[in-house]
Amino acid sequence: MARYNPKDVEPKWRAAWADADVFRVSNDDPRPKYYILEMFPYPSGAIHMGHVRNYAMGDIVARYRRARGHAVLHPMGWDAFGMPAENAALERGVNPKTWTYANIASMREQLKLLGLSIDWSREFATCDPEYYGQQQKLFLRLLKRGLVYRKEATVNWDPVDMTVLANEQVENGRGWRSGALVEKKKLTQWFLRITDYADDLIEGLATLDRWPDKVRLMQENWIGRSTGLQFSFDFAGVAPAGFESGIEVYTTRPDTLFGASFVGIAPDHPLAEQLAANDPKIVEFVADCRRGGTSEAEIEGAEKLGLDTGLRVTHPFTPGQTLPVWIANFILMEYGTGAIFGCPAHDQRDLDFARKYGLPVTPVVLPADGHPATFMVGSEAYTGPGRIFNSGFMDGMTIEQAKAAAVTRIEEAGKGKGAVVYRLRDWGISRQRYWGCPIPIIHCKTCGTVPAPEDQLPIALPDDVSFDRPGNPLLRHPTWRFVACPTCGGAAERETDTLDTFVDSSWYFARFANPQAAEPVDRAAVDRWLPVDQYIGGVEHAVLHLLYARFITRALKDEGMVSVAEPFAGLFTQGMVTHETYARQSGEWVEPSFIAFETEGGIRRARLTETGEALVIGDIEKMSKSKKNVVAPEDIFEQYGVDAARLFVMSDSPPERDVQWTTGGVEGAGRFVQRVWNEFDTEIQAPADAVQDPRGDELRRATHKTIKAVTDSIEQFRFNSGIARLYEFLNVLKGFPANDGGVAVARGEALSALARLISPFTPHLAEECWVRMGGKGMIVDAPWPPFDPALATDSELVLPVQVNGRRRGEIRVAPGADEAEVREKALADADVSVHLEGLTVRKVIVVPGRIVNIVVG
RNA sequence: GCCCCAGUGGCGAAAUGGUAGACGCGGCAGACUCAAAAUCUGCUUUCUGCAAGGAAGUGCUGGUUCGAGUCCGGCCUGGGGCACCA
Repeated sequence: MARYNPKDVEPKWRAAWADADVFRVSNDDPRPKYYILEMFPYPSGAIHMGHVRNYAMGDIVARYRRARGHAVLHPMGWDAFGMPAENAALERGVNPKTWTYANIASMREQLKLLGLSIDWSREFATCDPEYYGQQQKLFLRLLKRGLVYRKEATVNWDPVDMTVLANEQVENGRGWRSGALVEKKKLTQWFLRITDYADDLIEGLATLDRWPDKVRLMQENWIGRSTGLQFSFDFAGVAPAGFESGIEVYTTRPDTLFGASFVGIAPDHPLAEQLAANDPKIVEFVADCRRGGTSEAEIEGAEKLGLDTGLRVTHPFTPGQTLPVWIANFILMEYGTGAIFGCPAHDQRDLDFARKYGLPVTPVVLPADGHPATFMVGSEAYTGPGRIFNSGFMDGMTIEQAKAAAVTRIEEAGKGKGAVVYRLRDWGISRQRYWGCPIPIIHCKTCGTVPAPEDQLPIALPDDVSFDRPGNPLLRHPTWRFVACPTCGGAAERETDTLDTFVDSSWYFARFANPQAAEPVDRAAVDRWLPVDQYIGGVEHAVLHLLYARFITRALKDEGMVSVAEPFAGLFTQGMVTHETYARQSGEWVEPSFIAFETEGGIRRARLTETGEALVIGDIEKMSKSKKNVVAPEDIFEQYGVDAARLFVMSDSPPERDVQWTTGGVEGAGRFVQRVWNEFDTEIQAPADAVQDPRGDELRRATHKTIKAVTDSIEQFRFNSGIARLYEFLNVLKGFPANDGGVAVARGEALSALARLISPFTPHLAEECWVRMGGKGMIVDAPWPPFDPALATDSELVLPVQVNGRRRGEIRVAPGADEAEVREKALADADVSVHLEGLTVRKVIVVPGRIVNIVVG
């Protein structure tokens, strides 16, 4: 029996698919469309096991949909702008463009090894001028729509990458890419009005029924909609210049207004800044506040700091009462109005502050559970439900009633109104970097900021740049910056900031519909393909890419460029590939390929192959170069074949969960490949004159059950279960050997089904098996096997029989047996009746096709 | 602190409220072999029993149900998200 050799077979089929161009899909294809997309990769230069899992998952779906008769759009591209290219330039002196395209070339070859059913004719990179030129056009359209604006703002500055970051790109006070502590800096920046779409983005979440709840929840929390009251406190006495209308505050608890004991403003509030001009104490205090870091630990332990400005405001409901105005370090200028009223009894931060500075604490919500009206707050603010008291006209109301009453009263007095506030901020898109899409704007001393004319696009990046100094080389370029103003013709300068790379990935899925279009998106093509039916990627983009893409798609819709508001109808977030870690006694990490394993008395040990030094087997963690717990996909392909690697990363865990890479596991997948192949061995044949016998029926039932189960598994993204069914089926098949003429026909059907069922998972193997069994054409063009529901059940059911919920015996019945018959059989069963002796049968529950439970007492 | 998710054999895991542990890994035993590798066959939750069988068992603890890994309440542990957001 010949062995299956993936090293010969796999390249052969990849070449055959490419030669026949089977995965190219036309926009005119009349079949129902299916758009499957995996998040496109950053071209780092090498693929890793995470890519293998991500793209194998998409490929399973793509190949399955093809077989089901869909016109499948399954494209690939490169998210090619970004910092690493500039870092390479800095460290190795290579040009970012050269570096990036070289990486793309090598990664393309590696990805092609995976045998993915991708339409490579649609490939593009976001750093192609043809792509970013269209993006510049798109930017200008959004500018015209009023969705782009420029303002000076306090921004997150990453001192290592020397650029600005959006709020979404700051994690625990650190840059998402560099890990550097983010600083606050005032800069003039370009912004996109994502907040205009805040409500719409929340409402849209409800329509995304094929998105994980987790991601929808994360987006909802990120947008952070809250309803409350925005109003002004009037100054008691003379108001500071410019603040004649008082201090504007925002609150979600207008019901606690009678418990207010101070008004607080942020250290960078305009009023604080104005007061500081004449008061060195305030200058010093504000500086103190800034000193506190932004890291998690520092915020956690930060003490409440405050300074009384000496100013007083009047309470809106009790005119005689005044409240002091404090500057407080825990108030954020970025949220609401940058000013609050403090109600210490019902807000923990206000309480901590009040206790420290001796401000009054007046409870106004009486807990519902029978507290006396003398209820007082100690060191813990009361935030639970109850009735309002100590509150004049609101006394006796519920919290909800009081909120409404307070809002009405303030609105009637013309002091403010009910307001909705979001945690979401506008998206800062300026980056002080070279390797990104140039912002198509020209700054003219006479005309101000002027959009670049469309016919001058693309505004291409210059290639002749130097990275001998930190900072943005576009700023230092001798000629690139200097242009004539498109309006007045005078001397002007280009904007040297480039767009955040998340802009690049916010519309690429629409470009795939027609990557050659003269407009950013080809409306007809996009209407043909969007929305993406199934999107697959990592959960780390839950509030980054996935929120931005939803926003941009809405903006494009309003601009009349696309028809859909939601770009991704279905989303699947896949788990990571993990691996054990190994370290020397010294703590130095060791690569798995240098290690020999042994098992002694059930304990696994690891040693350095070369020296025999004992190693420590550490935690199972995400594969990463820093921990050296990586296996190179190419080495695995070489050793076990691509199909085995694909099969293993899909088989061992549910796709949304992490999978642990193990050598044993991939060996098992390799064995499966070999065993499948053996079943298709043409050298072992049944004699031609063999006579059919009824055992074939049993095999046919197993075949149809397997088709049903595997189909369901793929539809429901339960690839691990589907693969388990295939293993099981193979075990069944071994009971009906090839040289047994009595089952030859049923076996032929079984093999035909098996080859097609494995084709999404192990496509090369499937093709080779298809040839061996004499299949017509290539299996990629073969239809998905249908199943006969009548055959997808057992010919005889084995029903367990319980007595009082304990399994006591089993009976055999025909699938459609009526209840009376089942009941009778169950009661008559010898194993069961032993347990019924001397007891009264009170009830017999028959669950058809499932179980019988006899209740006795 | 708030919100969300998950806890099942030695390990990865499977189970529309209906036989818990499918399938794979590992382990043990056997076949083949001079031997090893590869391959094949069987066993492999725990306790008890010669066996047939019996009992216990899905983090802990109550409950709903004829029946709970699955549903509900409380707790414990682990993971993720947000976090001085008014």
